[in-house]
Amino acid sequence: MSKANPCHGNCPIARVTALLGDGWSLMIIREAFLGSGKFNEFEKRLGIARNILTNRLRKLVEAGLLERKASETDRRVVEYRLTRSGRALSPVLIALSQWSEQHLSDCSHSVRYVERATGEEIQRIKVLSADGRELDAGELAMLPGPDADPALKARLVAAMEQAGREAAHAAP
Amino acid sequence: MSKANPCHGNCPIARVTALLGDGWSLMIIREAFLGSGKFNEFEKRLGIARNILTNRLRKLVEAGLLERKASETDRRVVEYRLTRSGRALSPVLIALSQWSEQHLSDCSHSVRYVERATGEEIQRIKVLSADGRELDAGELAMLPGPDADPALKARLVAAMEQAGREAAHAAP
DNA sequence: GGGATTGGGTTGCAAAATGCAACTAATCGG
DNA sequence: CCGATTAGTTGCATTTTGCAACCCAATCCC
Repeated sequence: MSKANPCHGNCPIARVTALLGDGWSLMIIREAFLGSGKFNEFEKRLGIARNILTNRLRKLVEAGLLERKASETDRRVVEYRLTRSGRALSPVLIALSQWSEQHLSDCSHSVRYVERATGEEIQRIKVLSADGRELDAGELAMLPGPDADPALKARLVAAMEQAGREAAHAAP
Repeated sequence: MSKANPCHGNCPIARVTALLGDGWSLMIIREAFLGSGKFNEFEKRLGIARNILTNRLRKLVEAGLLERKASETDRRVVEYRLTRSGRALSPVLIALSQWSEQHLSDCSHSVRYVERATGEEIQRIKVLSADGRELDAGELAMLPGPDADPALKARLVAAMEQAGREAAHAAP
């Protein structure tokens, strides 16, 4: 896990990296999407060490991605369920998955994401402009929002200026 | 980093987690999107230890996300540039960022993603059905694709059956 | 030309995270 | 009541991270 650094105060990428940036958290979320809920299910299906699993589940519950509920029929078992917030990660998971299939070896065509009701494959995840055109990485810019902290704002402004300078250099 | 586990053979989420599932890789990619290219830039802007940075850059170059090129004007400096494959992570980065802003405290409205040409804010990243409806997590299913390895296929089929059973239980 | 500086590393060592196996404490089923 | 099951916890070995010092080639400065 990375140290807390000055300039990453409220950068959303830094925040999500601090939460999910390890070898297991995303796998746990994936398992939860696939229907796992019990401690044992996560353990066996992922092959994760029990102490690490305990640690991650606690972290995910604290962050509000999972909720922990003792089963009513058997008070030994505990159910971890995705919250609304956890379910909202589906675009992230699918985008990651689609990227892997296209850009890593040996995992293309290994999963299909379909709409449950129709069985039809979903669309590829895209970045869309306000009026619906698909945008490429080069057509995008990150700007500080109204609540960016000073360090983040400085970083993003510097990036803008650098991009401006490079554009001017390419076509003076 | 997680151990290689039997049942995660060619699961794309497992593969991308093995590559980017640590506290720095995504931050490095983000910095690259913001225009960093030199070793020093990554080091200073992220506050990452040099040996770790060396290690990650090498990994990302090997995976084909970055390319390493000695500068022509100064042969001391090295430029790490996003490849097409690395740039293709933009939907992932933006989806993560948007999720953070909506679901983690203290980072809403900290960044705005805009189309460079128009300055207009882009759309929220969505999961879309074949005919363009926005789909919620609950409306999705993961099925094994034609090249799923046996373990992955087994896992996904089991998840399907579990989902089927639960649906039958809810409305018998 | 030559000494200082810069850029991109490597190395050694301390601290933290991870993995494994054995151990608990509740609860259940018979 | 007894053995099995569930969700943890604990202790210890291994691996990964972080920090600081060192290295060496290329460049700067005069």
